[in-house]
Formats: sequence, structure tokens, C-alpha cells
Amino acid sequence: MQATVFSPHDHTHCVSSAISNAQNLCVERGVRLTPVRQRVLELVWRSHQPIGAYELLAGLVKEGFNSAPPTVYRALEFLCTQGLLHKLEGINAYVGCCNPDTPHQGHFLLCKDCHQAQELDSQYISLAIKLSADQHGFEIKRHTIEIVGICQACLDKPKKLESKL
Amino acid sequence: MQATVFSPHDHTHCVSSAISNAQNLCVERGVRLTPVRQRVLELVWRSHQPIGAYELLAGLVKEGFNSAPPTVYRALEFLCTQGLLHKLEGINAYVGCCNPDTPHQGHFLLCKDCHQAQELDSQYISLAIKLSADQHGFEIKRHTIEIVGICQACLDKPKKLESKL
DNA sequence: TGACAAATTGTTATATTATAACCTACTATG
DNA sequence: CATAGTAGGTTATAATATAACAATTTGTCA
Repeated sequence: MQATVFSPHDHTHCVSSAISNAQNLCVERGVRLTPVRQRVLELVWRSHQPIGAYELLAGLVKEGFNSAPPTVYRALEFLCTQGLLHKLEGINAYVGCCNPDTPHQGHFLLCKDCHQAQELDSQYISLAIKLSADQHGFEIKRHTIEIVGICQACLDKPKKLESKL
Repeated sequence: MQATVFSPHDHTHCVSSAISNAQNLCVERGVRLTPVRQRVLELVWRSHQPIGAYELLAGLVKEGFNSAPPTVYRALEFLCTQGLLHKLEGINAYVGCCNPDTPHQGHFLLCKDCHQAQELDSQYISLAIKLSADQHGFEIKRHTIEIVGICQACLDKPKKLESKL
């Protein structure tokens, strides 16, 4: 099976490579990855799970940024617009995008147990959606695909201790 | 093209048939479609668009129900659990389900212009999602599919007046 | 350089969405 | 009618998000 967020990996590397990739992209696009924006991006990537706006805010404040909610929401809006993050609508949380170079809408598997989010890259899903929309003469602007369930790692885990209590 | 919410139709009939269908279903299932629950269901169906919890609350209060937010959220939870409504996560709003007899997850086209929601019934989307999840050994509990864009009716409409101003 | 325009962030206040906790009233059943 | 379970009422507050305006920084170009 391919590597996923559900399997162990060097997350520090994920973070640093995501940041440097973002820096390059922003230079190419002539937009500014300001300190606040970069810090938010790092905080999202550093989290091993989707993370909410107010948790990010707490992170910023802890690091000396003099921030309030609008600061975070603006940074999140910028980062989502640039395709560097995706928002998970079902849980009001944000995750880093693994492939921001080619802008796209995210499709996600969300584990109810470990709370990790795995971004999918399925041509079939995109195609099926396109077909359905076309049948209705509907012009797609964006879409949200969030699949909630239990990931393989959690399915394989031994049952919780509570069963022994 | 098939009839959709985007095309004109007798909405009064939609409402009354949805309610009587719901009444039958609840009897069959041995659950109670109480006055508050039925009223919320009617208000959702009567709206020509997805409708939010607080707007529903206002409707209840206007009709003499002595209600507060928990009342509405409880009714919505019941109705969603029974498959009588779907929640649109992207806009925190609710729509009636056209086929509550066979429980399912909704797939929606949401028009940015007229704000109507069309529920899809695409085997392809369901299949594509199932395939992707299976590839990752992921067990699906539920999913959210929301496609935002412009519906055919709105695409066909003459351009807005503002272009003449 | 200096001055202006545009973009970004700070700041305060508030809107919107949702739930916790506890109490009361109703409903079905024996 | 006693009572257990379900539903709704009530108050308070949590969690999420934005409006509006001021201050600051950045880029540009005369």
C-alpha cells in the first residue's frame, strides 16, 4: 500500500518541505508569504491533524504575534486561495495541501478515530462529479468531498482497553 | 432534461407529500414526528432554498412555538438521523431529502446565484468514492459531497441589469 | 528621497452557529 | 396511577466567523 498520513513518516520533513515549496510558489506568483501567513502555514503542517482557526490563533499568540481572530482568518483565506491549504467544511478545520503547484479541490478521507485527514487524488471522483454536473447543465466553481470513517491503521489497531475493563 | 429544483414546479405539492411521506415513515419506524419536528420539516420544505437553523427558529417562534436554539437543533438532528433532511456543511443549512425511504448520503449541486440545492443520485459518484476508500483500506461511515457553481437556469438567464446601469 | 497608493495587519466589537446543563412535561406501558 | 423513557423548555455559554475602521508596512515612481 502507498504511504499515507495514516502511516508513520518523518513529519518534520513534511513541514519544512511544504514551507519551502510555498515560499517558491509565492515568489513565482508574485504574492507575499508574510510572517503571519508563513507561521499559520507552519502551524497547520506541524499539527498531525486538521486544525481549527482558534487553535491556530492560540499558537500565534504563544509565539508573540499580537493577533486576533481576523488575523488568522485572513491568513487562512490567503493560504486557501493560493491552494496551500484546504478547509474541511465538515469540521471547520484546515490541512496542508500536498500538491499546491497544480491548483485543485481537495478530496479527503477523515478518520473518526485518529482524526487524521488523507487527501485523495482520484480521477474517478473528479470525473463522476463532472459527469453529474454536465447532465444537469451545471457549471462547477468548486466542490467539497469529505469521506468520514475509520482508516486502515485504526481498523488494524487492537480493540480499546475499555473492552478489558 | 429531467425536472429539478432549478426548474419551475408545484412546490406546495412537494411540501405536503414530503410531510405525509415523513409521517408514514415515522410510524413504520416507531419514532415520533412530534409537532415541533413536523413544523421544522415543513419550514425546511417550504423554503425554496436551503435554510439555516436560526431562520427556522424564527419561523417556529413566529408560529407561537416557545422555542430556543436547542429546540431547533434537536429537531434537525432527529430529522437528519431519520434521513428526512440533509445538512449542507458548506453553508450550514438544511434541505429536505427527496427519497428518505432508502437512507443515503446526499450529493448536491448548489447554485451560487439562485441558492437552490439539487440533490443528485449518481451511482458513479458513490462508486468512485467507494473505490478510493477501498484502495486505502478505509471504512466509510458517511460522506459529504457538495458541488458549488451555477445552475443551468441561471446560466440561461439574461445578464443582470447592472450591466445596463 | 519623499510622497502616495495599495496591501497587510491591528483593534474593537459583534454576528453567526452550536451545545452544555439542568429542569419540566409529556407518553407509553404495565 | 406509577414510573421509566423521551421530548421539549430555559438559561447560559462555547465555538466559529466577520464587519468596520485605524495603523502600519510595502512597492512604486515622480
